[in-house]
Amino acid sequence: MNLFTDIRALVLDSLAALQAEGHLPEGLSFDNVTVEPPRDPAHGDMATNAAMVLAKPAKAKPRDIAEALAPKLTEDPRVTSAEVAGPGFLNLRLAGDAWEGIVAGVLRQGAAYGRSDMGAGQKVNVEYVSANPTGPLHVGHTRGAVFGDALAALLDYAGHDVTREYYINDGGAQVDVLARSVYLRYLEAHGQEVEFADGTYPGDYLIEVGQALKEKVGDAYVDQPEDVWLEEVRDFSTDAMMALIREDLKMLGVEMDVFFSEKSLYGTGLIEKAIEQLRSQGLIYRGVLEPPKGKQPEDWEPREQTLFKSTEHGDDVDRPIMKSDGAWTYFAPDIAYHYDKVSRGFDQLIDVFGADHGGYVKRMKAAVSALSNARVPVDIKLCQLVKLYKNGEPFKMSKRAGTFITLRDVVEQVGPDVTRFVMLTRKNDAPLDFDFDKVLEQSKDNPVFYVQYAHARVCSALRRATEAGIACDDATLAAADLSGMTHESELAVARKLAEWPRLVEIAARTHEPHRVAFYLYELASDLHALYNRGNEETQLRFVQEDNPAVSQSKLALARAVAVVISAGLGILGVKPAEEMR
RNA sequence: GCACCCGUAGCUCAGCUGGAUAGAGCGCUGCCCUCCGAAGGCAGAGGCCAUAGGUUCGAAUCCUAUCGGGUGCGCCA
Repeated sequence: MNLFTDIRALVLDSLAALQAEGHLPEGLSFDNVTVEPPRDPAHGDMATNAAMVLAKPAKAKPRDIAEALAPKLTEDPRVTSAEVAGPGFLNLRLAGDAWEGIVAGVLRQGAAYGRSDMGAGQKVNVEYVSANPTGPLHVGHTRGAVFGDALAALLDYAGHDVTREYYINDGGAQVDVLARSVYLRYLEAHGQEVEFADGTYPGDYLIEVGQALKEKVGDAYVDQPEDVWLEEVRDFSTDAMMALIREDLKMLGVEMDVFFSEKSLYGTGLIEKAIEQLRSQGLIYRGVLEPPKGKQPEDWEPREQTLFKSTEHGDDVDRPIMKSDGAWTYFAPDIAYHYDKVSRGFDQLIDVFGADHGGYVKRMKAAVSALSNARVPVDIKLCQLVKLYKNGEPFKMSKRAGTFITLRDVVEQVGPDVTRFVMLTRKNDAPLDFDFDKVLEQSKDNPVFYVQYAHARVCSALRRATEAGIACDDATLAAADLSGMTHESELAVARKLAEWPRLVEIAARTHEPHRVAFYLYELASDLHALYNRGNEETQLRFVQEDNPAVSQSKLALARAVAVVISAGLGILGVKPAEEMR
């Protein structure tokens, strides 16, 4: 149910009628015709730009088209007036029962109100977090985790078939470093004095892994050369780290559908197969890269290497896929991994990376473009840094000083709901300030609280109504007589509710879940305004104990707000509050 | 040097496939609790949408250039 698409359909029908009557030429494209909420409510309920976008192709004046279109639209009982305004806008006013229908529809459909079928038949893969399995998740990962998870939920809500996926980087040199670090902790567990040289991970979180290794293998690896233990310690350690990471994700409420191991690509011919696919298109060659201008690495010397001709698919320079020792670069397994995703039949890929991987975007897009013959689009969303604050003071992180903030630290201090909501109150490509004190503050400048408060207020009103003996289950409220819903504050809320399905589609199309968070704030604001209006104009109050019928009609609107807030928070992965404490 | 992201109120930020008089919170000024939860609400002040061109009936939005900030740039992932 989407009032905007309904009315847009009406506009298109009316335009077609004008064509049939010869008022408009045939063969016009209506793609750019929109129906949207006007900026100023005084302009009406909806506005269409039809006359303006069609003026040029139809070789007519916008106002003439608008004046021909207006009477067609008012023939429909839903449209009470259509006025030409400004340069050629057509402002529409809708019959009051349009809003009544929205409220009743929300109550009947519950969380399903706002669901869209725009993604029907679309298989989408969302890859996020994908942190190296070398330690616990930190705040930066947290943002990517929340963003990816909300985006996945949003796309699901918009009708896509979504797979949530984590790529485990367990095939590179960093897991050897992990293994050596765990080995040191293992020796320590056997009572040896050890020293953590540069290029090892000194974190305390490996102590128990070293001890666990000791329990598993006893002293079998003590004073043994690396080639005896490296492989097994590596597997043991990455398994332990992934178990840790899964726990972290669980605390945040993130659940993946697929964990894909980089290591599984080695020795199975998958990398070779992907590269062969590129080679067959003439995109693999031996060559020498130019040094980057202006940067001047000290030890630069021209070197022949195996390159992927990514410039054929929009990259700036070709990229090496093999090191001089014959091993693959990190890029090669990534190519194979994305080839695998393409092979699994996804219609669309989304990668969520940290902003420090910005330089990686073009080559990845080039690879997917080549591997899928440009069939599968890949959108790479970069999440900017999170700046931590405590009491307004910047909070510096240092691994050495032990002030390193992990996902676990954040969730334990402020809870998963606050963490998730706050992480989504900023666009993904804008830096985010996270103040441990402010996010827990109970005031209107804390959007988490503000939205939760609106929901709790409605719950509170429903509780009071129930105590007063007024029936207020959803079925009863959906059947309430809403003809008294005429106050501007009430209509503002109803109009905002009508925007929800439209907002879902915009947010899903642009891959921007933060829009949901901002919408919920606005909806909450409209509800608070209406509620306070009831202080002076008592006929607007949600609960009027001497008048059950009126109470039910007021509660219907309030409850509809709670339903949409609940659905929106559901997308963000936040639990709505029944009461504030 | 090149690529990508960003530049909107004093501060932190929204702004729909280009739409009407550019919005919100904080801060500032003044109001509203014998009144459904004041943890709220109402009203006011505050803007050259970085700058200069261009496209268009129409530009914060698209294009080009410049300035300013961030990120990255061959055998690390």
